[in-house]
Amino acid sequence: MSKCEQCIIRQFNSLKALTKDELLRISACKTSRIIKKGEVIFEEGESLNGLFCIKDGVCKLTKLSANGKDQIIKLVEKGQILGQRSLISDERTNLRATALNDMELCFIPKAEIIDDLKKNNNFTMDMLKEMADDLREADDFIVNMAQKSVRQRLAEALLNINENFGTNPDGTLSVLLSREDFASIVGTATESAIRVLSQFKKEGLISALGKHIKIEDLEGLKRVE
Amino acid sequence: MSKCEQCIIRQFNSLKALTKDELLRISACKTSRIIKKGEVIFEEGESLNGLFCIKDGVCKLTKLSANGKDQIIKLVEKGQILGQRSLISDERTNLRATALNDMELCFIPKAEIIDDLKKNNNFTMDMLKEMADDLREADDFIVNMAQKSVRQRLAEALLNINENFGTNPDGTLSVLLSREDFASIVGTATESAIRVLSQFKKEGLISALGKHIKIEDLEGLKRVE
DNA sequence: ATTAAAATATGATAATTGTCATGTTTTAAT
DNA sequence: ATTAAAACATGACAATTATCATATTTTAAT
Repeated sequence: MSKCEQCIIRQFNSLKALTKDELLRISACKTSRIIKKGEVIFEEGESLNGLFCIKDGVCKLTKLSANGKDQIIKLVEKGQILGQRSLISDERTNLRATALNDMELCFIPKAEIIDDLKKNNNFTMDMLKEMADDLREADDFIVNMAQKSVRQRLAEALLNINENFGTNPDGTLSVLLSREDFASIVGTATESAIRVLSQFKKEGLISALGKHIKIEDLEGLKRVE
Repeated sequence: MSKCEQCIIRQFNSLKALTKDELLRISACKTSRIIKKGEVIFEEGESLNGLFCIKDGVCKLTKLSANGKDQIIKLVEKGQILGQRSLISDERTNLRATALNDMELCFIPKAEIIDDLKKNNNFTMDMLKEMADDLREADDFIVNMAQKSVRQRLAEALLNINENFGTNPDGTLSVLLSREDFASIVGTATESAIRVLSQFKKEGLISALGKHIKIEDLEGLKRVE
């Protein structure tokens, strides 16, 4: 199995703060997992017993609401870590993680990470910083949800996906989402999401061939009211 | 000026993880501030240069949305800390803090706290835990905003305030909020918040004399659809 | 105590969004 | 290649929520 020390992925998350020795220990106890598109990585309410480091692929973090609909809280991609919150709070997960495409994950057992958190303050501080960033993002998300129309929220969702996950060579968004997923990001009915996307298409803001969506007028999308 | 070491407030937040020596140092450099009801403690986008520890009173954390309306993200009370997120990210604040009643605050300069974070891992871990909890709360908030009706959100807001901030001897909620504040918590128009509260009153779920609101039927409020 | 300003209340109406029905297209399994 | 299932699309209508207008009550300043 490959060594964490040589893994480029590590540079993009808190694990970069670990020392060589710590990385060697983690390499020795980590396990690797392949997850197929659509598969659930962990369920809401599950005990994780460790962290996942995403080596490849993208997944969605969702929470089931009382009315039975899933809400997408966040999309997480290659280089990022899953399960920090439950690890730190020592609680079951509050979200479900589902693969949006085929994924490769490394699993690091809880005991090792906790040990590092206690001994390596740089690591703890780095994780604290990441969590502080997540919290700011969550604040922004709350305001968007509370104060903007479905049309505005969907425009923002497209812009965010474009900004954070980039595009394929043909200009289409690299993350493929169903209309239901879009609805689940902006918190609306699937039909409403479909209607707004169709409208964006008519207005020339985007083009769409099935799930392959391309932003045609970035500035126009930003101006959506 | 009173000593942090003897301050009971400290028991309720991360500062409890500090050592006696650290507390003495903080006592020596902290300043105290009295804030009147309605006054702004800090603005969105301000540089804080430290932490506030709330000795008494309650404040709201709001974020201005693009449409010009304020969204209340969180209510924070006696015993809690303000400014952790911007301290840790070393960024300007993303929220404005406004006193909801007369408050007493202690201000601890950034340099002291950063020093403690670097040296005392228990303190860092404790702060990390608090932030992880905040993040879970934010996730729940997002789902509520995205998936529930104004009526449901307002019912939940009342239940949360009742649970987290308690009641006066006469049974009224101890935190006094204007109808506009309620609207700003659930993300709706002030008129809508007023209408729903009037409806709750008619249905006997609450009674209200101006801002003094009393939950009359807790179970009923929980059942609101 | 008086008075202006702010907060609360309610009606009327418009705009947004959800739900249900139904048809078409795409996808995936055999 | 065929076919069943899932995803996408759109119309019709209902429900929810926002906006505007206006009145009343409460609050705070003089």
